[in-house]
Amino acid sequence: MPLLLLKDLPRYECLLEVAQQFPGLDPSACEVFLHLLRTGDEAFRVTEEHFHAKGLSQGRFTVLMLLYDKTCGETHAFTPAQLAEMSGVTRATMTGLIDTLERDGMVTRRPHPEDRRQLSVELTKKGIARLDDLLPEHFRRIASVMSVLSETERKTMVRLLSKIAASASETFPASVAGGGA
Amino acid sequence: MPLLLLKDLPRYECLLEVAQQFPGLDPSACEVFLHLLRTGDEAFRVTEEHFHAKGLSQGRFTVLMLLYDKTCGETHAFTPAQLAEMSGVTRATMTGLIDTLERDGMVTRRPHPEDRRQLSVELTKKGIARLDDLLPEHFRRIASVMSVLSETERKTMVRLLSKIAASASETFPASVAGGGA
DNA sequence: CCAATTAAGTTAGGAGGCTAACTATCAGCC
DNA sequence: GGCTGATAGTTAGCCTCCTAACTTAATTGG
Repeated sequence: MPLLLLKDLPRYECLLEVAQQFPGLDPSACEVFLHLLRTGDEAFRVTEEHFHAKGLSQGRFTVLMLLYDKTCGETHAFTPAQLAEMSGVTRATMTGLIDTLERDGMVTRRPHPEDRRQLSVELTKKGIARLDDLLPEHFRRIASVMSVLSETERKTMVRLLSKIAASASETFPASVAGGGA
Repeated sequence: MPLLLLKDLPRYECLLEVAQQFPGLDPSACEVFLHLLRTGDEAFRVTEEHFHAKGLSQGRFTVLMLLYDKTCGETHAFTPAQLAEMSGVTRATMTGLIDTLERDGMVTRRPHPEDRRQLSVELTKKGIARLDDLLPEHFRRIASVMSVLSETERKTMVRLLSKIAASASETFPASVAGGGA
């Protein structure tokens, strides 16, 4: 659980109170912001706890999913740099993720036939089996958490979340890794 | 930036495709879920980058804010255990946060007069000054990111986010640290 | 009144992020 | 054909979070 958040969000009345001391404070904006962080953290926790129980983490899961292509019955092969780019982490971080995954037998590093600088990362049978074991419950959890929203509410959420994400990445572009959306 | 996420979210059509392989996969639920994680991460990044520029982190900022009470003109005093409980981190993590904050002169540890097991953590003048320096821009960033939403949209967001958070913490209660609504 | 339990805080060790620096390889260009 | 620069991957060091074990102090109960 990566985010550290106030367990009990500031009450709205409290925000209004503080707003008197800080002219720049927009109470309803802060309220949305805090709820967004808190709910994002809760959602993250729901899947992360499941990953952890299966010996994975969000990062390792993302790597496995990138290599996984159920529809083709095949597995993709990517270089560490490609995986890092698609995952949104640095190449150094990807080295660590692949180290752990390879140690646990989920993926293999194979040399690239033409460019000896590059490696090809591929899922092993064990990695595929781990995903097949994990995914049903993973999707069940997501469906369960979101079951409280109607289809209309889901559309609304996606629309508003997209507006916020676009606003954030345009107004405050990520310093290094791409924040394009 | 704690969360690792796909840089480019899976397209909705792609989700529909995969859904054929996984009967339990609810495409619109996954779509909301992915957008929620992604937008939460973007929002987190916007303030975290600012904290970092001011020599703080989300965790240390939360501690300072818990000790800060602008309206009273006073600072609160809490024990590390209270701060950990309010922040939603373990006592061990709080020890580390207070270590760093004390090293940087933002807070002080003082012995509790009656119970020698306990400590009292208080803001220093320097800590207050750091917050006074940081908060205007902090609130400006939040207001700026949320400026793309109308007041009606903000109310909608808070309502829907609350539903999701409640659903998550009820259906999948946090394993150790409290997940109370 | 002293042993056992509980509680507060710290320490030790692990995982996963990051940046910066390093090594090996490839590509370009006189 | 051998510099020069760019690219792929790794390594080293730092930070923040975690769990588990430990130390010290307070409480409880025979």
